[in-house]
Amino acid sequence: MPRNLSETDVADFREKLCEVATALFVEKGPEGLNMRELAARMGVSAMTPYRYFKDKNEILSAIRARAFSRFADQLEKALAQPGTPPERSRAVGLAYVRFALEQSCCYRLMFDLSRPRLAPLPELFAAERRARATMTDHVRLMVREGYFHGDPELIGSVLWAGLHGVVTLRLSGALGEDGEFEVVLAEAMRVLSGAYRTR
Amino acid sequence: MPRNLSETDVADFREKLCEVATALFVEKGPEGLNMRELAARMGVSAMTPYRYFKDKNEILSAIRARAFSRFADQLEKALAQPGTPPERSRAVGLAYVRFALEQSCCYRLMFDLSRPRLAPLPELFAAERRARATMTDHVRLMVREGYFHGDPELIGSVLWAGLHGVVTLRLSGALGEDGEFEVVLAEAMRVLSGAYRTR
DNA sequence: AATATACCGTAACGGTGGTAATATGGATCG
DNA sequence: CGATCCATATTACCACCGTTACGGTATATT
Repeated sequence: MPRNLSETDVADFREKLCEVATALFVEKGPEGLNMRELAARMGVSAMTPYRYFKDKNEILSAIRARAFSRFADQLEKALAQPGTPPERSRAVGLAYVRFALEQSCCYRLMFDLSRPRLAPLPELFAAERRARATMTDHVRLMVREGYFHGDPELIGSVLWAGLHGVVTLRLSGALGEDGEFEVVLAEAMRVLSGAYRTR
Repeated sequence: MPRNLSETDVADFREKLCEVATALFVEKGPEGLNMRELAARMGVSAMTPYRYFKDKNEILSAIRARAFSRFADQLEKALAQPGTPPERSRAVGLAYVRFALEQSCCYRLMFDLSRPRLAPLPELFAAERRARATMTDHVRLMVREGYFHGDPELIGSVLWAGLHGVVTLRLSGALGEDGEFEVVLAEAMRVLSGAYRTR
């Protein structure tokens, strides 16, 4: 009998490949991420990745899931820091924006509109749910502590859409770089959070 | 001397090619838009389009500009209809959402995050400016007539970002299809317009 | 009619993601 | 210990992509 890949072998390879793929993606953009260079950086032949992933699409979905996961990490970390609920809630919003701008490649990957029909990977599904849950957690805190009133789920979605809208307009170049982004962002956050604040 | 292409010849060909390219793009998506089939549908050889466009990127920018232009048309048409300023303003918002959903391919094209570095075509620049101007025109009306208060430019940008955020979350699959989109959209519009309404 | 040249088509190149056939090498058994 | 086997890895190859190179064609001027 030949050597069989153990579960952990497969998982390790997948994990390592996702790291390399993400690095390549960040370094050279969507067009620069190709199977040959990815395989070369992994130190294997061009076809080996196909033993661990169905196709390139599945790899894209996998690194998308990782991006969602790291995104959720950042938001949770911001929420976990000490301070009053409004301070912590604000920290989550700032973490959102910082991630979107500093790791814009990954943010683009997460919310890309014209992706070639992504593979319905369970890990991607889970990562999206987790990121979304984190988006409502700080709202839940604000409501529980009496700073906000309303349905946390709905409020979270509205705040999310607001941040996402401003950020994506910026990333697609629709909002100029001469401070317009900052002004619109601050105003949007002021209006949205003000709408749910208890008086 | 050989026959020289007149200005109108070039413009006509470009226009016709943009129509065909848009149709092909809508029909088969970003991956389905390739130079060979585009040329075939134009009834010319694969290389002829390169006489009128630098490369595929420039074609993409051109049809993007056309999409922005049609988008602006829809918004202006909505604003031009009879009714009270709030009704007309609301009509613009509805037209925005309808365009984004019904012509989602074109909306994706317009605001795609991971585009391969678009060509800085002047017509694209102009079309973007026009679409953006339309986004603030109805706000200007509302402010002038006393329904809104504040800076029309800023308010327009915030409203735009809000709509854009909800719509793109929907298009990227982040907002479920079981009515969640409609609820979040209605809530976002309620909050945003409410924030600027005079009491 | 001869010529020059803007225009268009054909052929081909390098590169892509992906399939099929082949080679490799460690685990198992005689 | 050596023969065998089969999961794994590699090589060769394919169809397609955007694009370059270049030769053919047709037309306006001489």
